[in-house]
Amino acid sequence: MKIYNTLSREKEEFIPLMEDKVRIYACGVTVYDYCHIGHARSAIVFDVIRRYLKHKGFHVTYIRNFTDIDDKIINRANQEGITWDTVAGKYTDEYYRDMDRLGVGRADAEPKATEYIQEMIDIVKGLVEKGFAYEADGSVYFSVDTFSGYGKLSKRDPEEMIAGARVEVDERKKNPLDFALWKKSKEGEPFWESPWGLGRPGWHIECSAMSLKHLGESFDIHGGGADLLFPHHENEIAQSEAFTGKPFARFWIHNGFITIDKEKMSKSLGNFFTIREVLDTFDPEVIRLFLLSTHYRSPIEFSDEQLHESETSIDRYYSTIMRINDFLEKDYNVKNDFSNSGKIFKDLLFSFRDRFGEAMDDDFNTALALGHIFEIIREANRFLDHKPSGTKDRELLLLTKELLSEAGSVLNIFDRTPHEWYLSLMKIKKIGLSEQDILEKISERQDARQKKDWGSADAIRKELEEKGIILEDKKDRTDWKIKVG
RNA sequence: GGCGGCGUACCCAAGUGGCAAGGGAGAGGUCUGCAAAACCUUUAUGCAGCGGUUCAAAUCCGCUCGCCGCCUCCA
Repeated sequence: MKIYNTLSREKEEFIPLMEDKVRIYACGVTVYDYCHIGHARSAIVFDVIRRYLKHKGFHVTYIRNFTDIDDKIINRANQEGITWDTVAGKYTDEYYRDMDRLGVGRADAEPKATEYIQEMIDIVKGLVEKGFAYEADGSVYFSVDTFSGYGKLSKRDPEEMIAGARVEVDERKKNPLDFALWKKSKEGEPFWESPWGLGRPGWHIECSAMSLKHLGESFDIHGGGADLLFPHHENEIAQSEAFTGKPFARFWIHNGFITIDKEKMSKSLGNFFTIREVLDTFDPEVIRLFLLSTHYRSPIEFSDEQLHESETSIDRYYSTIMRINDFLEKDYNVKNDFSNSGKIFKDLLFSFRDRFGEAMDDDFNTALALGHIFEIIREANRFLDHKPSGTKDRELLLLTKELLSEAGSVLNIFDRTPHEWYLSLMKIKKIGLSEQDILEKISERQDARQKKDWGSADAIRKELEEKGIILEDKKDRTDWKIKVG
């Protein structure tokens, strides 16, 4: 399998450092506010990467951290007149609420920066002793000049960066690119004791400390949003490799941004939607499908229209499952051969696992994988149109369900029954009726239909349709669905 | 200014040397009491533009145009 490695800017064959074990560290969030849909993308991308590697049989250790001490948290606490750890605690809880709803699994460990203060201090101390860092006025800085590989991830030349005017000038730094490993705490700020006095950790050092602790000096995959590439990940490499003398992460994976009007969604631009806002109008599965229908490295333009299309796609899956279920419920005559259309469908179905795997093996190409999934859905419908019959045909449709659900489990979609899907839509779309109400209307309409009173029957259907409920007449009954798109 | 990415149909989107996936929208049709769903047909001799390399280019190279990102906190 191939993974695009930011370090080489190429797709590389992925071979874990330890036989069948894969160790992944992904940068999580700073818990100072509700998460927006961009955070959801990153979380879902790495969730799928982890699920797929497991699916392939790797033993995966996945670590995702929380930054729970930081300027933004402190500012927020000051604004609201509460303590910094109350802020961090609150938004950690909110983060879990959003992620649970989105079907993002918990990592194997979810360390918080403040639980690793001692480990961070040990690394900083080591870096000072080895001459990679220096103390200045109670703070400790990493000396970029001492680390020859500085810039290898972001492909930047330190000399040229200094020329760029946007690097903040700090008198205490030997080189403007030097970054804080340990920050002296100001009056009223949270602090921990250290060999350099009272202070708190710099931002980058936490990931070095926590990955070292949980995954060791060298591990397989380090990931995060593309905006972390520089300076965060560049600095992590410098600190970690200077400290251990060993290569840090083998593969660097960066997910692309979500855009609004082609511009990056971000807190500072104010053009963001929180996860919970989007969850108000769309089912979590719809959001997952939307985010996975574009390759993880490409930007995704956030739009209502696209979300509606994803909703239609998910509905297409559940409608097809309903059709298959209807077919499987029926009596069948025992016949052991495939029908003609069965033979054609069989070939496509039997090759599905390979094609799905091929797509995912190619740098987690979920968009292509979904293409294969929807091809199966189309062909299954076509097969059903051709009046399948007999045991062999039945088996094909059972296999269809199995394959779709297996592929879905990697993406963590398709895990409900059609009925559950429609009940969820009923809530989200605020249909004013209960299922009981709908069933009563249906039965009322059935009576009218028996009497061939088409006028009344159509009136009931129209009435329901105006409320967002679609009726589907079948041979022996009428099913209801929620209108999508 | 430095570095990087992107531009594929009406819309979204895969495709990195060999017949342009998949979905949505539109139009027409089959099925149906009528619908819905589903299926079928239809929509790029064409991949921002112009050159070049090659038997062969969306794909490789060069230039041009347009959009975006990073270089400061960011998923």
